[in-house]
Amino acid sequence: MGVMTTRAESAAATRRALLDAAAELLDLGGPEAVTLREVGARAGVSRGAPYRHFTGKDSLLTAVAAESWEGIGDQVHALRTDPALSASEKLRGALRALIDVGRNRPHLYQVLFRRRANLPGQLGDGMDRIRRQLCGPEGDPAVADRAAERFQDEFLDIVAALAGERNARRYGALLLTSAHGIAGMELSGHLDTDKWHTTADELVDTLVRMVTDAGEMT
Amino acid sequence: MGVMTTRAESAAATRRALLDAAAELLDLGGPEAVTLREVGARAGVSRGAPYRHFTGKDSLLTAVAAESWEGIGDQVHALRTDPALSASEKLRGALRALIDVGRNRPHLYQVLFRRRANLPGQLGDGMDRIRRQLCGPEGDPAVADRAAERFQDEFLDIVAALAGERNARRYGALLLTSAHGIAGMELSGHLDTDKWHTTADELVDTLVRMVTDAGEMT
DNA sequence: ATCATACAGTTGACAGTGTCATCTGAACCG
DNA sequence: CGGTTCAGATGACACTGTCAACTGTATGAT
Repeated sequence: MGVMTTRAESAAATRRALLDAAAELLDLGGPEAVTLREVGARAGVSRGAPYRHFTGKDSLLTAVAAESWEGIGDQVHALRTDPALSASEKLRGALRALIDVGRNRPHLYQVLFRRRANLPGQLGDGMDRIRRQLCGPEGDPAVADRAAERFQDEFLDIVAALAGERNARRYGALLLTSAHGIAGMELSGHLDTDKWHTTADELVDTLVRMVTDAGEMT
Repeated sequence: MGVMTTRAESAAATRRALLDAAAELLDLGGPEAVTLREVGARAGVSRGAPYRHFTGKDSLLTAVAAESWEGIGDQVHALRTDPALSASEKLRGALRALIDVGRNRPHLYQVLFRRRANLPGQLGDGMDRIRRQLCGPEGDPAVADRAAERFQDEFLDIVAALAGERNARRYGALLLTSAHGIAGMELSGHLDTDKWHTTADELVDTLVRMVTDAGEMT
């Protein structure tokens, strides 16, 4: 961490600071709290600086999501290649990793599962501005998609090692979507423990057991 | 539809028009597109009129969500009390009803599962304004919660008729959360059919079959 | 019938916000 | 050394949510 004089180093440092500030604000108060002005202030730069690194606010949030997906992907990769863990433990760990994001960083979790590439459905009047603001121009979403896909690939490999190539995809998709739903409803407060007499963790256990039983996994 | 002269009728009419306009804008461009000014314009009133019927923008969106939950609840109630349907058909229909909302009105679906009553976690600086804007002052969320809970009760009854009181809650929660996750990932574009070799509908089928098998339902 | 009141609706104003056009200065490179 | 590029700063604009003050009319009591 030498004194940074070169322009590239300085730019990279500010970009990093912008991403960190955005993530911090996101955790504090959700996407609405991620103000380009506040992001710039926390990064030590001023209002319009983020536009030198991202095309706009949505692009910044997408970049935060991309980095998070990469982190989650690394986490699941580490689980998958850990020889000390059983296949079942790897699966539970991977599901748990996703759910933990929802618990520890709920706002980020919602950004991770933001709608991408909404349909071109015609929307008249002044909606184009909002459409552009929502889905971003292009470029950044691609890396976020790749990162999210890498996570899914890692997860798929874990399921395949447990259920075989034949059923991996079907059961993997069911496990992943169900875990996402459990996390989402717990996060939104729609999973009332008193009403359902169960918890998110129990649901994950039931789900895994059910799938392993149905799929003749060992 | 007589000529409305009484103040109560007029107020009720504008409230209805406000809700309709908000729902329409929500479908068109998401919550960001629901502008109080545009809502007022489409309802034939002006900027600040909505504040006579709702405490703010979030309150308006919450009211839209409440009405939608009531509609979904009615729909599932109709399914549950339809003597021409088998228990299994009722279950599939209820799950399908929820997923169809996600397909036909994706933005509304996200509002339906908005976080309610976020934790009081301390958030310094100027975050209080955002906190208030996000979760609303109070009053309205209660009716939305009741409506959402009624839907869950209807759904629970359907599952109970199929799996018995003993397992209804555990399996009902799993079915509901999983269906929510399937809908959510399909909606956000994270459920790649090419990658997973399956579709949301197939996942629902697999899920229902798995639960019925595991629960010894008929 | 008269009049005070409540209250739906309007308007003006204000603080923020995302975004762009323009400007500035220093690192870069021939 | 001089021109160029580019990160960053600043001014400006349109738009937003929200509130205070205001207006007019239906309501209800007298």
